[in-house]
Amino acid sequence: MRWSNTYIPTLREDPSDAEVASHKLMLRAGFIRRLGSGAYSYLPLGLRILRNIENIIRDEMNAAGASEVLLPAMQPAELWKKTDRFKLLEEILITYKDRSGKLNVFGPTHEEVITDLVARDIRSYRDLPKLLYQIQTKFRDEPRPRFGVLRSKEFVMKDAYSFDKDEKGLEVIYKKMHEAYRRIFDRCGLEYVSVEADSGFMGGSESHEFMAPASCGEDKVICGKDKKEKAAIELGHIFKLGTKYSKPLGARYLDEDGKEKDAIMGCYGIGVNRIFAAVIEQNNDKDGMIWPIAIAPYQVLIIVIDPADKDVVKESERIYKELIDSGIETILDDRDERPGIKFKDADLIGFPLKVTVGKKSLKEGKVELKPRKTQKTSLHPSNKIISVIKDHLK
RNA sequence: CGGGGAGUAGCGCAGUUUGGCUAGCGCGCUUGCUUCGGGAGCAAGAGGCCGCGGGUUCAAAUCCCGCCUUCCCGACCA
Repeated sequence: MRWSNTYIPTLREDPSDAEVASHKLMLRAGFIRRLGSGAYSYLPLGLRILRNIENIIRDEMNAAGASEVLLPAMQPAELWKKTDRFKLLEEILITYKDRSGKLNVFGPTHEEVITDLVARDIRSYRDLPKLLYQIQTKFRDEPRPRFGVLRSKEFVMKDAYSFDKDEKGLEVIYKKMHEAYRRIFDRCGLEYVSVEADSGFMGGSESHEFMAPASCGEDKVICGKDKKEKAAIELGHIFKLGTKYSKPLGARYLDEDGKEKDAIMGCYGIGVNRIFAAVIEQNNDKDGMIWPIAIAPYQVLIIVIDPADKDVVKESERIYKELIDSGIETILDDRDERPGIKFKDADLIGFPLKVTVGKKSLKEGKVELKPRKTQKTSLHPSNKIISVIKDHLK
């Protein structure tokens, strides 16, 4: 991608309505913009990061044997009355009446919908277990949205649901999900802990939360051997639900012994936008963000120091093309701006690798490489830079 | 929902206490010249229902009443 051709509105100063680091930086870097309280637009770079996180989640969920589905956000209120959660969640449900006067809710979570779906098609113990997931926008009328995308009214969640014939089967999947979650957070470069938690309005017997230590966290965890209390962001929560939803919604199957039984359920959620913000909270310095290679908006940034110099442009373009042809996600800063502005934006956004093509070093056949993490500059022969970059990205 | 801030140019802010404004400052933006390796310099410009509605007054960004929006703390929270 050429910088001049996309949309990256960076800000020099901290916006007045942002308080925590991740929120400020996401706004400054042109990743997001606020529409109303708790509602954010994702701009090109922000969306790329969000998609990268989603794809890691997809990858690990698929590997764990889950199948992706997509459920409606619009749901009949009737369904929620069947499980008694319409009353329970009344305060946070965003509802509307359709043209016929029927009350609907914008899904804050999907236990009702998925259970209703599965209940219609599952008949026998031979059909179980089933593990389904989706990545979808949820709606909750939060009493107090805050910290940018960390607590918003509209947010992206990966929610998975398992249906088993007994507790033993649930235990197997629950453990599998626990492991998948570890791999997901590891790949996103997060520091986190898994803790036993309260099930809240989800119900069920047992649950674990995955918490990322961060100063802006809304929750408290005790992690490490020092037993100190730390603020943390809740990234994910997995639950053993039992028959809380399968019973009222009729998700039953016929067992080997010919008896009709309720399916045993589990549900597994991840806040995708929260991973986004948590990574920033844990990876930033005075100059900006420091993106892990796996979810960076682009792995490599090429800075064209002097866009008026033919040799510099030619060499920048060559490197750009070769990197793209090698499958490396690259952005070329071809803007007609002063070097200082380009360097500041580069550090603010935090692309993992920065290649600088300038007149002076190019005369000696060299270009510069600077990893955002170490900020150590090294010079390399221009014709070797592709392989040097590949080594760094390994 | 309780408490506390804030709303003035695209962004960040001053001015409000004590009414006199023809509303400023920095950044950004436009044009020209000079610069050109870490947010350039000079010059000339463009850009405001001072959140909205009512009221007081000769006169309101400024005082009074009502409302809206938003941020923070708390309560709540997948």
